[in-house]
Amino acid sequence: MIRVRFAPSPTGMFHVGGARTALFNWALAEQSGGVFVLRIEDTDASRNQPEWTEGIISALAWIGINGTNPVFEGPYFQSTFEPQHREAVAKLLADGRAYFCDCTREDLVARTGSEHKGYDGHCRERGLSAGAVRFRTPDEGVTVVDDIIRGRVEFPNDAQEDFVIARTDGSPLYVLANAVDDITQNITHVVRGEEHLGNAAKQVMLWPALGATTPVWAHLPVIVNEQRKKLSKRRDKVALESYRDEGYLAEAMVNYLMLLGWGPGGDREIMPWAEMMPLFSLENVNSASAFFDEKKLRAFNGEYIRALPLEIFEERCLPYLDPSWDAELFSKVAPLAQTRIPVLSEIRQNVDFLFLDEPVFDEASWDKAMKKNPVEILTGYLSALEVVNWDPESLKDALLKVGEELGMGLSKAQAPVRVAITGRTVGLPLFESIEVLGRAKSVERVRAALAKLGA
RNA sequence: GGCCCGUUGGUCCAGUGGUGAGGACGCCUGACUCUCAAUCAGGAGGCCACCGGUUCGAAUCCGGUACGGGCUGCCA
Repeated sequence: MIRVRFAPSPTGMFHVGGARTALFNWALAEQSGGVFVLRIEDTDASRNQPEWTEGIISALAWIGINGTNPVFEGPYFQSTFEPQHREAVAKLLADGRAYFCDCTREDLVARTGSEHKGYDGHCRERGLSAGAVRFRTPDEGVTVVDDIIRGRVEFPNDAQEDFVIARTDGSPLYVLANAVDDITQNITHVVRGEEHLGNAAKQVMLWPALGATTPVWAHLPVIVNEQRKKLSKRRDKVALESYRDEGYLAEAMVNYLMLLGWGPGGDREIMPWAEMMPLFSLENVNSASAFFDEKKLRAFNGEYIRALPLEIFEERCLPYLDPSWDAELFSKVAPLAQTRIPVLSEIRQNVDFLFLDEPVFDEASWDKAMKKNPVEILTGYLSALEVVNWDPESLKDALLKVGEELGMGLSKAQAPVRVAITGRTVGLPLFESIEVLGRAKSVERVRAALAKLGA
C-alpha cells in the first residue's frame, strides 16, 4: 500500500509550492487507496507557533485535503518523535556509522581555507565522546538516488561530506529526523520539492544504516517567478491564504496547481479534481521548473466563477461586500456581475454604486467621460429620467434619443451617464444598473454630476 | 568554487524514433454590443537552446557547449 507524506515546517504562511506538493501526494494516496500522512516538522523552535500549524491545516482543508477523509492520517508532530531520533543517532554511533565532532565552523574554514569545501573528516578517528554527531560517508564511489521524475541521479561520494545529524546538545537535525520519521511511519514514496534532491543523497545512506530499505523518491520541479527564481515569500506572492482572500476559488486553485509540472494530456485543462486525480502519475511529472502564472490562474478562476450556480455565486460574494448592504438589491445585479469578475474581490467595484450615497469617482474616469457634450447629454437625460417608463428598454431608448439630437451614438452618449451613475467608465450594463438604482437616486446623481460640471 | 537538475511558440503542458509539432493562458482581428466582460469565428507566434554523433529516419537516443535554476548551515 502506498503511504505518502507531506511534511511542512510551520512558518507564517502556507506556500503555493507546498500546496502543489501536498496535492500531488494527495492524488497519489487517494487514487491508490493509500494513506496521506501529514507531519509537521516543528523541530526548529524558532519557527514554531501553534497558530502556524492551524494555518497549515486550514489551508490544506481549503484545497480539499482534509482530516475527515479516511485517506488522511495525522497530523503528527516531528518534535514528539525526538526520543526515536536520539535513539537512531545512538545506534549509528554504536555501529560506528557516526562519530562525535567538536570542530567549529571557524576551525573548519581555517583548515580548508574555504567556506564551501565541506567537512574534512578531522574528527573521524579522534574517538571523541561528546560534540556534534557526524555521519561517516564513503570516500569513493557514487551514491545513487533513483528518482521517478529524474531517473538515476549520481552523487560522487568524494564530494559528499560527513554531514551532521545531531547538534552538540544532542538534538537531532532535519536529514536524520526526517528519515527516521519516514521509516517509522512506513512511508513508501517520498514526494517533495527539488530542493531536497541533495538531502535524498544523504538519506539514501541513512535509510540502510538504520535498517530500512529506501523508499521511492520523486523530486518535483521548483515553482519560479517571472525572473525564473524559486518563489520566495520575500519577493513573491506565495501565500495560499492571500489568493483565497482575494477571491480565488479553491477548485480553480487546485486545478491550476495540478497543471504546474504535470498535465492530464488531451486537450482539456479545466477539469474537476475527481477527474484529474485518477489521471495523475509521477512518471508524467515534468522535470523543468514551472512559472506561476497568475494571469492563467485568473482565467481559470473566471471559468469556475461562471460555472457557479447563481445562489452560490451570490453567497461567495458576500464576504467582499459590506454587511450593511442590502442583499436583495445585490441579488438583482449579481447575474450581471458573474461573467465579469475573474476574482471574487472584484465584485465590490462593480456594485458599490448601488449602496454608497455617492459613487466612487476617480478623476481619470471622470475626465475621460466628460469630454464630449456632457452637459447637454446629462441635461437631456435628466428630463427623460423624470418621466420615462422605468425599465431598461425605455431607459435605453431615452438616452438613444438624447444622443441622436447631438449627433452621437449610444456608445458615446452613455459615457457621461455611466460615470455620473456609477462613478466608473466600465461596469455592469448601464440601463439595468439604473433600473435597480431607482428613479430618485438616478435623478439625484445626474443632477450632482451636472453641478460638478458647473452647469 | 563544488555537486546536482533543467532547456518544445511569451507562459503552462501534450508529444517518449517515422506523414504538415498539438492544446491551454496571454496577444491580435472580426461578429455581437450601452462600457467591460462572456460567447462565437478567425489569426499571429516554435527551424522543439546550440553543436556534433547514433540511425534509412530524431523534439524524441548519446556526448559536448551555452544559458537558466537548485543545493552547498550544529535551518527545515
